[in-house]
Amino acid sequence: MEKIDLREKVLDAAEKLYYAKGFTAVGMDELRATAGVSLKRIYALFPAKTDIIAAVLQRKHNEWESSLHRAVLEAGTDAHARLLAVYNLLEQWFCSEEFRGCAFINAFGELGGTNPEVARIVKEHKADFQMQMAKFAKESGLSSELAYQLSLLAEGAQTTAAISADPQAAIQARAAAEVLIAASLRS
Amino acid sequence: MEKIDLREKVLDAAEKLYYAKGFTAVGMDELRATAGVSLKRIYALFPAKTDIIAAVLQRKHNEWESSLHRAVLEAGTDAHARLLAVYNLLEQWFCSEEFRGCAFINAFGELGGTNPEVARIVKEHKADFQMQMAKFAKESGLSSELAYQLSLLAEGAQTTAAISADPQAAIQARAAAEVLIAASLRS
DNA sequence: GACCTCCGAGAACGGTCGTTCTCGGCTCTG
DNA sequence: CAGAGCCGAGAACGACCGTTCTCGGAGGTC
Repeated sequence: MEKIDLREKVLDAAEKLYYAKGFTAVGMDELRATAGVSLKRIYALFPAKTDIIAAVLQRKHNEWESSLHRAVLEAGTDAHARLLAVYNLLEQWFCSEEFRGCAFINAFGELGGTNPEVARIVKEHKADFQMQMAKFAKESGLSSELAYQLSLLAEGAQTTAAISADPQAAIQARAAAEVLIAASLRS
Repeated sequence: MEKIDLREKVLDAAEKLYYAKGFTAVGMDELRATAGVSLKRIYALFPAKTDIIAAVLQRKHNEWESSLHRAVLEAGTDAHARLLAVYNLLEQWFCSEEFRGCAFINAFGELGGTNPEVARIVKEHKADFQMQMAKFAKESGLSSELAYQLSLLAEGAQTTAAISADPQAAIQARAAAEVLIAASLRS
C-alpha cells in the first residue's frame, strides 16, 4: 500500500467520523479501527490529531471548490442558471443520508474558539466561497453585493437544512435568490 | 446565597465559557473557578455536565425569544419595520466583542451528532424562530414562504458574521430582506 | 467549652484521551 | 537456514476528564 493511499484511507475515515460525531468525540483508536490503519502508521503520516483535522478540512475545501465549479459549468451560460446552480448543488447534498450541516461551520463552532489554525482554514473557506460567488455574478454583469446576499442565503440554507432536517431549505433559498437576481437585473 | 442565585451564577459562567471555547473544551473545574461555586454545590444543582449544557441552551432560548419580541415591539406597527427589526437586532449582536456565532448552531455541530437532547433543543429553538417570523409576516399580511426566506437570511448572516468576523453580514441580510419583502408586496 | 451541622477545598477514583513504546511475528536477503 | 529490518496489535504512559468523597474548619446552639 502506497503512502498516499494510506493517507487517503485515514482522511476518508476521519472525514466520515468527525463529520458524523464531531471532532473531540472521535478518539484516535476509533479512527484507527475505521480506517484500518495502525496507530503507528497514522502517527507516521500526521504529527498529531490536530493535523488530521486540518488535513480533512483542507481536502473538503478542495472537493467543495471543484464540485461548485463543476455545477456551475454544467449549468451552461445563462446568467440565472449559473448563479442558481449552487442551490441545486445544495439540494442534492441536503438529501444525502449522512448530511449534518457544513463541516466548516461545525468545526468553527467546536474548535474555532481554541484552535486558531482551524479558525483560519474555515475563514478562508468561506471567503473563497464568497469570492467564487462574486466572480460568477460579475461574469453575468451582477453586483458583488448581490453575490454576498446569495451566499448568505446559501449559508442559511445549510444550517437550517441540517438542524431542521429539511432539504426544502435549498428550494426556498433558490426561490429567494431568483427574486434577488430579478430585482438586481431590473435596477 | 439563595439556591436560585447560585444556579444563575453557574449558568452565567457556563454560558460565557461554553460559548467562547466550545462545550467539551471547558472542564468542570474551570467552570467551578469562573462561577465561584464549589463542585459540591454545582452537582447538587445539576445531575451532570450535560444538564448544565441543556439548561444553558434553554435559558439562552428564552432570552433570545424575549429580545426578539422586544425588538419587534419597539419597531412599531409598520410591516416593513417589524420584519426588519430582527436584522437590526442581529447587527447589534454581531458588534459585541465576544460574538462567536449562534450558540445553538455551535452546539448542534459539536454535540448534535452524539447528544439527542441537545439536537432536540436546537431544533426546537430554530423551529420557534421560524414560527415567530411567520407570525410577524402574517400580521403584516405576508406569506409564510417569505418568512422562511427571511429566516434563511438571518441564519446565514449569523454564521457569516461569526466566521468572517464581519458585522456587515447583518446589513446585507437586511438589504436582501427589503428586496424580498418589496417583491412579496408587489405580487 | 462541647457538640452538631454545614460546606469549601481539594484529593481520590475510574475512565478515556492523545501519544509512544514493546513485543512478537512476518518478509526479504544472502 | 540465519539474520535483519519492518510493522501490526496492543500495552503503557501521563494527562485530564466528570464525578464523588474526605477532611477540617466555620458558625450556630445549649
